[in-house]
Amino acid sequence: MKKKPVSIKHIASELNISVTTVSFVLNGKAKEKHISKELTKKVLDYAKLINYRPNQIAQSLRTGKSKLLVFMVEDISNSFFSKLARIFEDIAYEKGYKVIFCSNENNDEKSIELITLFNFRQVDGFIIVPSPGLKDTIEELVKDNVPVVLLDRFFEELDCCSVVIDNAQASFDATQHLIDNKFKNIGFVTTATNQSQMGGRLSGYENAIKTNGLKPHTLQIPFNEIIKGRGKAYVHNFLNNHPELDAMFFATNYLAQSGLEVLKEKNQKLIKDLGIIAFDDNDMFKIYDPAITSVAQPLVEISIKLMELMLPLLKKKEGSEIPQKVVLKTELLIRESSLAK
Amino acid sequence: MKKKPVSIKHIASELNISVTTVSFVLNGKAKEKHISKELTKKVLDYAKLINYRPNQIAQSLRTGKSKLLVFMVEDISNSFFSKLARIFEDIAYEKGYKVIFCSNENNDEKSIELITLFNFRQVDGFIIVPSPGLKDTIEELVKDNVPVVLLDRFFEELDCCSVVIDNAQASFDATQHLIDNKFKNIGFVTTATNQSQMGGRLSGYENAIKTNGLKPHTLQIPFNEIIKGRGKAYVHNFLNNHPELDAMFFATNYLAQSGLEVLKEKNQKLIKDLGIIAFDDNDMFKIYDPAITSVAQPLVEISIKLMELMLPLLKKKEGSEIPQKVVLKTELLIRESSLAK
DNA sequence: TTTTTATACTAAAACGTTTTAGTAAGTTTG
DNA sequence: CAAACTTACTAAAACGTTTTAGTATAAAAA
Repeated sequence: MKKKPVSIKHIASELNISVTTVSFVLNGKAKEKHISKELTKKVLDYAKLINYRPNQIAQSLRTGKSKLLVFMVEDISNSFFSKLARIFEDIAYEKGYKVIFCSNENNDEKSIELITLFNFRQVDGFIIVPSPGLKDTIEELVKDNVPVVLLDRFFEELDCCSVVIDNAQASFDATQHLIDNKFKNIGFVTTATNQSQMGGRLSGYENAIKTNGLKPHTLQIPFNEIIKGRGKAYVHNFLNNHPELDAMFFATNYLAQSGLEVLKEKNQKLIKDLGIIAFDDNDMFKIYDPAITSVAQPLVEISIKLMELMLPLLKKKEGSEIPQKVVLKTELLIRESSLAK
Repeated sequence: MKKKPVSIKHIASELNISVTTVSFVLNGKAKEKHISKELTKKVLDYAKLINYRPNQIAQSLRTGKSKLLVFMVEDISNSFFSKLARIFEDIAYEKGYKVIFCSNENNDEKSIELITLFNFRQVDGFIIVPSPGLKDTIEELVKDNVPVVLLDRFFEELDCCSVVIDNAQASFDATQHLIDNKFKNIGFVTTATNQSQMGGRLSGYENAIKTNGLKPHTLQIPFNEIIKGRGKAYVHNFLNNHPELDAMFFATNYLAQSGLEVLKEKNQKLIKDLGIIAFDDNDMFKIYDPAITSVAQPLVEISIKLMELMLPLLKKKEGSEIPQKVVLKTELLIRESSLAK
């Protein structure tokens, strides 16, 4: 059993020509560099014969491009993010990029640690779901001309490409839908509203409530309390203190999850009696009893847009076109849980 | 705004010493190579000052190690795999490895395409959930001394490290539990049983049924029918043709999902009246009504074992110790759906 | 004194590519 | 028939590391 020196050098020496020629041919620069048809064919055939694959690492070192993208989300095990990852994966591979996924836990230190781990040069670009305090870090990346596209949320005064949804509108529509179905006391469960997406969701809710002359009931659970698993207790208290509630609107999928858990523990009937809407769809929602109405994000569209914004960044030299901020529409998947009881 | 030549060469020229010395110091070989304390400190301090980070690509080219692992699963958006990925991610990063996740859709061509894409040399190792016909490809990898650990399933006559669960036992226990709860006609919904994990699950079920003198009711849905979204129709027919069924055992999480969907569509009451168990837990199961009993895989243990098997493979030269095949225990999470009605 | 050994450091090759700046012919052009 | 192009190819540098095989001096051993 021999070693496998399937390198350009090997091809060159085997065919008694120079490394340069082989490289030119393999990179499709044959005619541009005036390599004869015959020699070109010879090289191509031999390369195929020995099943030559360029060493990406050497290519990267020389060209400075790794063909690697980082896809940094809050938590890859969260179904919203993993569904997104699955779709983005295909799109990226199609364009010749491999993807490293990682989870920042919505934590600034973790985010920074990961970003520096990838070391500016060793990956070609970043898709980032930024944690709350990541603005300066992102700004620096952008300044250093590192391709970055933000996802799910962005920073108001930061010039950086981003793909988000119209959270305010989505939230408004969902709330209005509940109101249209005769719910009058709609509880809104959310967390840290200093992040753009959560801010939007809250204001959409408040807006709808106000427009309809109703009274808002908002529960805001600090993010680190959720991390510590104390989210359920907050929801529990909220329900106890607001017996007048006839509907619940959960601002994220994990809040919906713990919310439903509390409802079930408290009283199985609650889930059927209350109007319920969750932000972000979940495969299980449609087979729940009652099926849970949700605000679904356009996962495919999001992924496509991400790549659409990323590609020009990967290509460009130093140019500084204006960063694009894309805002997509959501879809309200109306199911049993939000219909008038 | 200047360029950033933060390379070893830069440090060397700045301190008027050789590149070699800097490299030795930075690699912790200072005393071994007799570099004086003072110089060592000087280098370390300066490296810290300019925030030097080695160029991993150059390191990889020289050492042949990329510090990249591939984690190839059936579908990263499947919650079982994404949860696993989330845990494995942390373990790998701790050991200095980055992880590229990818989905092979349980498809042989896709698997092979991905494996060759990663190009044998450019990643250090593979964690693979192998598609049915991947045996020869894996065998070749192993022969070529590429570190591979199989996950979730393995091939009978192939010498390759693997981490799986005791599917037969898990399935037996779950079935027995249903029987203990007075269910007599237990339907078993599964798919392609030519894969080790599915084979185990089927035999565990059959074994328990036989041991208790009952009659088996098995529905095996071809995998590509599921892909095409026709799984539900199969379940539907199965239920129609077997009105005697008083319990259902779904062999994977996606089968459980479509199964529950069918039950809900057919008759909401069915879900409450039938005994139900699903293989693989899902966050939503405990908040379902009734809460769904499931067979939970030990995700953390699996991830730890994966890395435990992978590390020695990454270290070793040519040595061929006997590959380890780890089999882990599952846990039956008993919830409402499987209790005697 | 000469030889060995330890200490402190370095030159240069190597990893596998890409690319710049060539050379050496043959062919046109003025 | 010399100058200018075109064609067909190549030598060598470069990317940023690691590592082998040194050198030069000082200290210890023979």
